[in-house]
Order: sequence, then structure tokens, then C-alpha cells
Amino acid sequence: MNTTATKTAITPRRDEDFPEWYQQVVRAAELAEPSDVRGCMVIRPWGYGVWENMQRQLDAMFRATGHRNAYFPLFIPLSYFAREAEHVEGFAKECAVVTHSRLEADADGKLKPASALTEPLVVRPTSETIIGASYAKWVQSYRDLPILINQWANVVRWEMRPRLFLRTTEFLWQEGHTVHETEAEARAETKQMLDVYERFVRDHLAIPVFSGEKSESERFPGAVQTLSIEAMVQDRKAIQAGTSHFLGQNFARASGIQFQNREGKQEFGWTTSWGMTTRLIGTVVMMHGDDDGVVLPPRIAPTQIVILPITPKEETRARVLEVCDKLAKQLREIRYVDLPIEVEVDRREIGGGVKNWEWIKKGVPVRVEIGPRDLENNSVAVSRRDQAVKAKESMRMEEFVARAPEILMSIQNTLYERAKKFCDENTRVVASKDEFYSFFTPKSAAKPEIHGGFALAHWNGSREVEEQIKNDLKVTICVIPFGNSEPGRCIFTGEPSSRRVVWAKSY
RNA sequence: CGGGCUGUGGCUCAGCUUGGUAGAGCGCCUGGUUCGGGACCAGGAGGCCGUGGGUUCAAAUCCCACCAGCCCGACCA
Repeated sequence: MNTTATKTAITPRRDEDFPEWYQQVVRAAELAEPSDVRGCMVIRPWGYGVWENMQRQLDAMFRATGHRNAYFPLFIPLSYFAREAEHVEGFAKECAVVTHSRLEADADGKLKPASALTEPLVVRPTSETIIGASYAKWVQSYRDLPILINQWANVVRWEMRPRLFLRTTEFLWQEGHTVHETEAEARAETKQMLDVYERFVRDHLAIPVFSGEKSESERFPGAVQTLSIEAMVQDRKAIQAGTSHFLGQNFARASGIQFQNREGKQEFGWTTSWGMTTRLIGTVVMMHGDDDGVVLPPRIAPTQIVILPITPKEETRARVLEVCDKLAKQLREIRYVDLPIEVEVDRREIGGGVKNWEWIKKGVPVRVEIGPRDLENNSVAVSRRDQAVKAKESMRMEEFVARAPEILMSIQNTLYERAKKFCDENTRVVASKDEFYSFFTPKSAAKPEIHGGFALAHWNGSREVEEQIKNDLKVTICVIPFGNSEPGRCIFTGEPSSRRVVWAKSY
């Protein structure tokens, strides 16, 4: 009767069409869906739950490093925005601009914008300039420094080609903005926050990354230095998972953030900014998902354990549900990494198979079935999302309760190890230009298979080479990793190179 | 913003060439049989065919304009 047993929950499979698989997974898992507003998405409760977990956990890390949250305006006066030239150049093409303050009905009764603003307002694509304006007022003395503030907000970048979570017109993020007395302190802050991101994605999202510096051409507009962490997702492309910028005195100069230093002289502050976005949700999907849907790392799963009552007979239904509730209560009293375990009893009256698959697609880490037979034996049937969909282990109820945190931890670790192995296997040292080109050229040009990966190769540091490679292969330097400086020769020009850099196709 | 394709119940699409007033599968609702891995049977609800105009006795179908979406290019977290 069941001829669909081997069928995957998501069509197409990852190896058939990765971008399409991604879209299908995001929708099937009810993380998000496109909205009627072009380029914007609706983040559904399951997706938003993931975001809230990320937010809460990262926010705690910001607090621990001395940062506090604040909120600045959504609208940035055009004149403020215009203060930093490179910044303008970088963002001007994707700004939404508010020009009117009112709607009026015309003769046909159609609403039209009216009452033009004397100065247009830019909807923030990022907040350096508007926050800088406040900082300029707050800072007078070196005693006012450092300023360590973070903001959780939405931003708008008028993108041409939206994809759920990965690139949408409006997205949610966190942006830290700090001011320091010295260059060294600001540089240390930039690095510190990159390390925070690295730890966060590794320990909470089970994502291994390469961390380092961006090349000049990939730098944030207006920054002196941009650091980033880069992850490899399952189509072997790179995705930026977080960035931290050392802004030098560029923005301080533009915004007038000045202070009297210890020698009594006026000096511009040294600023940094750093951010992480809802794009990370898409990264998690592409990192850990499989052909049956999302696979969530337990630490960010909105529900970590779902209890599925099996109620084939009306006469046992009440007792089964009662035992399910009792188990849920017991589990909620246990902690997994300092937080109560999130448990849900799914008592909806729909087909058992359908219900089970819904949770598989959503990526809930642990599914627990309890049916009449379990009542007899005081047992439960446990399935882990990091194992085969049909795998099920029967264990005594008390044993499961005792082992729940350990099981979650084990899943979290498995996901990380799996991702690390994948990344390692598809990262390789490339020693010649020919090897480089063949590494990044798919066998089939018409329908490119998943190919390439990260190439570690020497580079002479020139923008021209980067440009050439980007044109030829759509491959860029995703990051210049820290440390490991091992001199060699640029594989493209033969010129001296101080270290290997990471090349990849990238999101 | 340039080039190509597509708009038909919630979703995927057929119907369009050869105009005659709308269909399928899935989903949804009801009842029953089921239920420890995507069940089955029976019945039912749901669409001014993207929008506006034109041709015609008659338009989902032909013509024009507009809008939206997808893919490909330029840009990006």
C-alpha cells in the first residue's frame, strides 16, 4: 500500500536543483513565504521562533561584552546620509526614499501622495549616519568613550532579485555601532565582535566558518577594514554569516564625532560597526537541510522535542494523551544548555503519517511517539532528525527523560561535525591556474551540477586579478583568512604572495 | 534597468493554435472505514480565467496597453 516510502519529502532533491530545493524547503517547513509586496517576505511563526532564539542568544553575548541595546530612527535625512562619500556610492542605488507625508484623494477619488517633504528621508539601509549624528552629541571627552551600542532593527535595501531570507528588500538584523578613543581599541573591538559571531554560529547554529578579512573590493562602503566569517553550504558556495567593520575615523569625520583627548586636543573618534541578519536562517537551511526538509540545530529550534500521541483506539486516547502531557511536563523541568527544554504535544486530529512528516519537514530535532503499546511497557519511541527518517529507538520513559539533554547535545554535535567534514572535504589547496579553472568549471555548462568548493590559492593582492577571475568564473575572494601566512607565488601572475586566500562562488 | 518566458479555485497545471461562457490532480469541508510512517470510500464548498480597453452576435481563447511574477545579465547581508 505504501509505495511512497522512499520518496523524499522535498522535490526536487538537493542534487537535482539546489536553488529550487531551497525555496521548497523554506515553504514546506513554514519558515517563511513570499508576500504580495515585491521583494518582501512573511516570516511565519516557526521561522520567527528560530530568529527569536538567535536573537536572545546573541544578545546575551553582546551584553557579556559590555554592549547595550538602543533604538534609532528608521528614517535618515538625505543630508545626513550624504555625508560619507563612499557610503553614498555603495548604497545610493538601493535606497527607498520617502518624499511625501500625506495621501489625498484626487478628482477620481484615487489616493495620491501629497505634501512633499522639504527634505527627503532615506529608509535606513544601515544606520551609521543617523547613529553617528547622536554620537556626535554624546561625545565630548575621552571620558565619554567607549560607546558600545547595539540595535535590533529592520532595514531596507531595494534589491533586484529577492530570495527568501537570503536576499529580500526588507530584512531583520542587528547592527552594533561603537566609538573608541584609540585606533587599537577600535580594531580590537572589530576583531572581538567577529569572534563573537564565529562562536555564535559554531556553538549555536552548528556552522563551521572561515574567518578573516575581506579584500578591498568586497569591503563595506566607507570602511577601512571589513572582517567576515564565511560558511560553505551544501552546494559548496560561500555565504557570509556575519561581518564586522573597522571604520577608522571616516564616519566620525562625516558625523562630527569629536572628543577632547587626554592631551586636551580635539580628535575624531574611532568607530566600528558589525551586523548579522535573518539571512542566517537561510544559511542554516542550506547548511543542515536534507531532502526531507529543514534540520534545525537543537539550540535554535523553537520546539526541541515534539510528542506525537498515537491514538488508534478511542478507548485508549484519553490515557495516551494524559501520559504525553505528563512526559511534556517532566521534560520542561529539565534544562538543555541552561534553558528549559522546549516541548510540544501535537494533539491535532490529523493522520499520524501526515503529522509526523510535517515535523520532519520543519526540522524539529526529536520526535517522540507514545501509543497504547507504550503505555503497557512504560516506553516511548524516539526519532532523531539527524538520523534516517524511519529510524526509531524504543526506550523506557525514565531513560528518555534522563537522556533528553544528552540526545539534544548529540544532535547538535552531529550537525556540526557533518558540516565541518563537508567543508573540509570540499576545501582544497590549489596550486595552478589550470587547476583553479577546472575546479570551478562544471562538467555540464547547460545544467551545472554542484561543483567547486573553497579554493585556497596564492594571490598577488591586485584588484585586476580579482576582476578577471570574477568575470571568467563568477568566483571571488570570499575571505583572506587570519594567520597561516605561508609565502608563495600568485597562481595567476607568478608574483610573490604572502598567504593563501579563500576563493569561492558566493551568495 | 536591459533580454526571454509566464499569469486560469489555496497549490501545480490542462484548455487558447481552429472564439460558443471552465476542467484535472493535490489541498480544504462533511460522513464513514482507518490510524505504530505521507490511508481509503462517498458526498461537498471554492474561479467576474492578472488589470483595462478593443474586435465580435459571442472572448480564458484574437488584438493593444498596462501590471505582476519567474529565468538570464548589472548590484548586494
